[in-house]
Amino acid sequence: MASKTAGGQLEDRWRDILSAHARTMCEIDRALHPHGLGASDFEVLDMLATAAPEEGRQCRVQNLVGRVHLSQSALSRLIARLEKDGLVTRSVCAEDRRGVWVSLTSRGRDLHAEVLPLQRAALSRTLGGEPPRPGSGRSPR
Amino acid sequence: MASKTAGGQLEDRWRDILSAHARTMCEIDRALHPHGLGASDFEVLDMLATAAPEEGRQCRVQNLVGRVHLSQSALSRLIARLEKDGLVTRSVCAEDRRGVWVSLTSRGRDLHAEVLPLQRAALSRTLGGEPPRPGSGRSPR
DNA sequence: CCGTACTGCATGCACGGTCATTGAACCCTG
DNA sequence: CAGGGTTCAATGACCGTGCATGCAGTACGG
Repeated sequence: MASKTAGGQLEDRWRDILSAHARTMCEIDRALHPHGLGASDFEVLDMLATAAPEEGRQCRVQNLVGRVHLSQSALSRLIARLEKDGLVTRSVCAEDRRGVWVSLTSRGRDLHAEVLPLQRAALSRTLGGEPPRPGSGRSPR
Repeated sequence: MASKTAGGQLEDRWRDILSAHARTMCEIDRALHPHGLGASDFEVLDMLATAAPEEGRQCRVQNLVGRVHLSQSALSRLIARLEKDGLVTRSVCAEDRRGVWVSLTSRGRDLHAEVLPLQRAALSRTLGGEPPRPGSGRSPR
């Protein structure tokens, strides 16, 4: 009955992704929540921290939308929250005044540096033990 | 320094999971939404359809909680929605009157059969091309 | 120069999710 | 059998997200 597995393999793969995603997401959230951040917040902070360090870590919102897994509206609100918490600043782009530059504050940079190892640790906790070979993945513990 | 890549590989893997999850989830939602279902709804419907066909496809809520990637409260509301739509029925468990049996109605079974191929199609659209070997996987398009 | 189409971000709204709490039923021990 | 501790499901309060829309700014065509 090898023919029947065609759809089943995809199902299995999807289940693996689903569970890995859920566990990791949850773990990151737990690790970062004490610092007032969620997984999405960190994702944006991380992009800002790693992008264009020579330009003052600035990034247009429009540039971020394509990179994070959020809708444009969600990103807008998220950035608003980060700004309210003093982690980023928004400033109008001079060349195209529709655009908005987002840049890390020093507090944002500090916080990112502070939680980066926590995120890494969460990742290795949930993904570290799993080999890239997903065949009927066994979860330890 | 091979040690530096240790964190980076996990990061990549996490990014892959994130994007596969987002794309697939979105695709499933799009495929199922015309039928009044979301991805989570289907997940529960599917569990009920495949579980214990001899017992009338019944399943305790408590049994489902561990299998789906939802909190207990979310599952409770989800089941309430499905019941309101006439896809499942809830009935108290006689042995343990705290428990609740959930079972598919015939309409629920029909709908599941109807959308199952759509979900499979969505899966193969977003996961089909990708090999199980994620080593610096290149995604077409 | 003005109007129209278009782009980039913000906002109103509805929905679905989690967390914390509640309430009923069960269990166990004195 | 009364009482405290535990488990199962439902509910309330709150939050984040997506979709559709609004509004300012830009580009283009007459």
